[in-house]
Amino acid sequence: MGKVAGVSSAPRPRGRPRSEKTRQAILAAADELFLEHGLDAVNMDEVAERAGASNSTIYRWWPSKHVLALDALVTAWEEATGLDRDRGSLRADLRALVRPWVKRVAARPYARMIAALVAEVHRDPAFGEIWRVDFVQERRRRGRAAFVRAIERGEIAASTDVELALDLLYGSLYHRLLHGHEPITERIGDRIVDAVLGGVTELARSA
Amino acid sequence: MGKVAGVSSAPRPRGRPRSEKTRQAILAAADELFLEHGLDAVNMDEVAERAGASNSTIYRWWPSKHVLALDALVTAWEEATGLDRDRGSLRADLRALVRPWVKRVAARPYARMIAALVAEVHRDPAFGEIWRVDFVQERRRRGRAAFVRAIERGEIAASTDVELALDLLYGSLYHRLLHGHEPITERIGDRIVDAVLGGVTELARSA
Amino acid sequence: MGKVAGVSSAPRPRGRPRSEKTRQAILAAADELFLEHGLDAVNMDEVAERAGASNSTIYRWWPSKHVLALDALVTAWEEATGLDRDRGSLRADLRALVRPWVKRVAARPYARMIAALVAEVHRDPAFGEIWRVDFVQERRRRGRAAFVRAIERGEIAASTDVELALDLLYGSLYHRLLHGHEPITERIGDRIVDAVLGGVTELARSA
Amino acid sequence: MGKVAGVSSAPRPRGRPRSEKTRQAILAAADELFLEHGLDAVNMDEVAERAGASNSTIYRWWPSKHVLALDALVTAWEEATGLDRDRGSLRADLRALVRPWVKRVAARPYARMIAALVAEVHRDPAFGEIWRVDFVQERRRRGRAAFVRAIERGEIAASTDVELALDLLYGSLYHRLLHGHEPITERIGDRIVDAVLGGVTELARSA
DNA sequence: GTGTAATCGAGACGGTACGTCGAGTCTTGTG
DNA sequence: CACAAGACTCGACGTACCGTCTCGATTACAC
Repeated sequence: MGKVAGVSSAPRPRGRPRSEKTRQAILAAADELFLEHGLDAVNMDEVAERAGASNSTIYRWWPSKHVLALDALVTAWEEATGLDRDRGSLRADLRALVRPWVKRVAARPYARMIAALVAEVHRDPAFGEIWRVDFVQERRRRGRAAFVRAIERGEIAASTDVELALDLLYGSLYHRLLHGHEPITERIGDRIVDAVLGGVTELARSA
Repeated sequence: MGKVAGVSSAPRPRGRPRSEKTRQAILAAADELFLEHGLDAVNMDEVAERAGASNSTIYRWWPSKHVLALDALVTAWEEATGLDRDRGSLRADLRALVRPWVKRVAARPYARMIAALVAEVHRDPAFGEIWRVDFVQERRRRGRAAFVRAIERGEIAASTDVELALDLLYGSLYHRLLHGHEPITERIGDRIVDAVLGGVTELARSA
Repeated sequence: MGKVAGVSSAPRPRGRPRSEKTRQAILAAADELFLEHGLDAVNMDEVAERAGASNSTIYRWWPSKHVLALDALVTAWEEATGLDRDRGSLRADLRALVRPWVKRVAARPYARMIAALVAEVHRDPAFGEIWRVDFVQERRRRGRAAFVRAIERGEIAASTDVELALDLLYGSLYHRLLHGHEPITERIGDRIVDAVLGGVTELARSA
Repeated sequence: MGKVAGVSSAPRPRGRPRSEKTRQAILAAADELFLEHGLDAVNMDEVAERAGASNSTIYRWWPSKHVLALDALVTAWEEATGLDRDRGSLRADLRALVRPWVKRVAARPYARMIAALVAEVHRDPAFGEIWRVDFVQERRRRGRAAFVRAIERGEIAASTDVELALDLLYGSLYHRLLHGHEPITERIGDRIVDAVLGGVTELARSA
C-alpha cells in the first residue's frame, strides 16, 4: 500500500527511486476504471495502459488487483472527506457524517466496488485485515468520535454501546447499498439517523 | 430455478423426464462444496463429480455458477426455516426471527457465500433481480409480517416505516456478517432487536 | 447400413416394422446437409429434424455419424452411376469412367465429404473396413473391368499390373481433389487417362 | 509458424524473448503424441503437459490444434529430408525422392496424421492455404526440380506436363496411403516411378 | 564521470476456470 | 417392437486473465 511504509527517517535506499508520478497515475487509473466498469470487467493490463505504466510496475507495489482497488478507493475517499468538527448535537454530527456518504454513493457505482471488495475479504483473510484496518475502522472512527462527544456532553448515556450504534447506522446504509432492494436518497440518510437515535418510535414520528 | 410452480394439471411433457434425483444431488453438492470452500475455490466439474452428474447437466438447468449457488442456498435455507407463528409481542417475534439466523450464520461460513453472491448482484443486474426476488424479499417478508402484527395489535404506531425498520434490523446483522469487524453472537442478535425497538436509549439500558 | 443386413429369407420380425420412408428421409437429409455444409458443421439433431425423424431413430440403424454419411454418399452415388458397357477401346472405357466422376466432383463439394471420411478411416479401423468394401472397391471394380477387357482384347499386355494402373488413375484424380493444389477439369481427366495409358506399357515391362 | 525468416539485423524486440526451448518442446511433444495416438485422441493439455508448457503458451503461438500438428509435421519432415542432388537420370532422381518417403510413411502412422490434416484443409480454407504453401508445394518443389533437370538434359520432351507428372507420382503414393486398400512397400514405390516415366511420354504427346 | 543498484516498460509464461458444443446413450410415453 | 422427445454422460475446445518471470533500457545516487 505504501502508506504503511515510510517513516521519516528512511535509510535512504540506493538505486533508482520509485516514481511518485507513476504511483499516482496507477491509483488514478485504477480508481476510474474499476469504479466505472467494475473490478471484474477491467484487467490489469488495461489499468497499466491507462496509467502509462506496465503490468509489472503495478505488481511490484501492489500484491493483487484487489489491494490496488482498495488503495485507489481509500485514496479517493480520503481526498474527498471533509473536516470533522463538532456540530453541537449528536443528530447534527451524524447527519454531517451520513449526508456526504449518501451523496457520494448515489453519484457513482460504489456499491459494485464495495461488494467486490467485501467478497474478497471473505475469500482472502489477509486482504480482510487490510480492509478492516484501512477502510472499515477508518470510517467508523469518525462516527465513534461523534458518539463520544455526545456522551461527554451528557446528551446520551455513558453506557451507550457505541459500537452497536455504529452498526445500526452504517449497517442500514450499507444494507441498502449492497442488497439493492431500495434506492439510497438523502432523505433516507436523515431518517436512518433519526431511527438510530430513537428506534422504532422515531420511525413513526419522522415519517 | 425450478420453483416456477407449475399448475397441478401439467400437460404431461414428452420425452425423458428430468431426473429429480440428479437435481437434488446437484443442489446438495453445490450447497456443501460452495459453503465449505467458497464459491471461487470450487469449480463446476467438482460440483458435477460430487453430485454424480455431468458438467453439462448442470449448465442445462442453471445458467451460471452463481445462480446455482443461490438456488442451493435458498433451498437449504428454506428447509431449515421454522414456522412463523405469533409470539405475542414484537420483541418476541423479532427475536424468534433473529436467533435462528444468528445460529445458522455463526455455525457455517455463510458470510463468504453471501458476500460472493452480493458481489455478483452488482456485476450482473439479471442475477440481481433473481437475488432480490428469491432471497432478499423472501427473508424480509417474515420480518415485515411481525411488524404488521405489532401495528394491528397497537403495539407500535401505524405510521411506522416498516421497511426502514427492517433495514435497521437486517442491516446491522448483515453489516457485522459482511464487514467482519466484530463476531456475531446470540447476545448481539437480541441487543440489535432491542436497539431497533428503542434506538440509542435502548442501547444504554440493555448494555 | 442396412444393405449389409437383410438376406431375403427374413424370418418376419415381430412388432412394428421399420419405416422405409423414414430410412430414405434420413439418408436424403444426411446427403444434403453433410454435402452442403460439411460433416462437422452439421450435427445429428439437424439431420434428424430435416428428416422429420428423431436422434434415436438414426442411431438405432446407423452406428455413427460417419457411417450414416458414408451410407448417404454411397446411396446417392449409386443412383447416379451410369451403365458399364464396353466402349471398344481402353481409352474410351476409361474416359467414360472418369468424365462423370469429374463432372460430379466439380459440381458439388464432394472433396470435403471424402476428406472427412478418409480421416475417419484412419481414426477407426472398423469404419475403414466398411469404407473399403462399400466405397473404394466398388469404385475400382469398374475400372478393373475395363482393363481386363483391354487385356482380353489384346490391347495391353496380359502382364499389366491392373491394380497399380488403377492407383495411377484414381490416385491422380483423388490427389487433385484432396490436396486442392490445382482445380479439377474435364480436360485434366482426359489427360490423366492418356498418361496412365502411356505408363501402362511400363507397368507390364517392369513387372 | 516462425519461418518468416527475419533479416539478420533484427531490430531487437523489447520484452521477454520467446523461449526457443519451449517452442521446440511443444513441437516435439506435438509430433510424438499426435503421430503416435492420432490428432483426435490427444488434447492440447496433454501436449502442453508433455512439453512442460502450458495450454495458453501453445495457443499464443499456434491458432489451432491442426496448425500446430502441421507445423510439427513439417518440422520433423524437414529435419529428415536428405539432400537434393542430381543422380544423373530422372529415374534415379525420382527413386531417391520416393524411397525415403515410402520408408518414412511405412514406419510410422503418418497416414492418419495426413488424413486428419487433409480433412481440415477442406473444413477451413485458411488452413488449406497454410497446408498448400508449407507442405504440398514444398514437397512438390523437389520433384519438379528432377523433371526440369531431365528436360534440360534432353531425357524427356520439353513439352512434358510436369505438374501432371507430379500428380501421377504423388497421387498414386498418397492414394495408397490414404485409401488404405493396399500396403505401401519399397517395391511399389519403384514400380510407380517406372509407370510414371512410361506415362510421361504420353504427357508430352497429348499436350 | 563512472559504477552500482534499483526501477521501469514490454511482453512471454504457467496455471486454471470458464461456458459451449456435439456425439452417442438412456429413459420415458405413444402408436 | 419402432418411434419421437428430450435428458443424460463424457470430454475437448478455445478464451480469458491473474500473477510471475525475464529481458533490456533508464535513472539516480555514491564515489
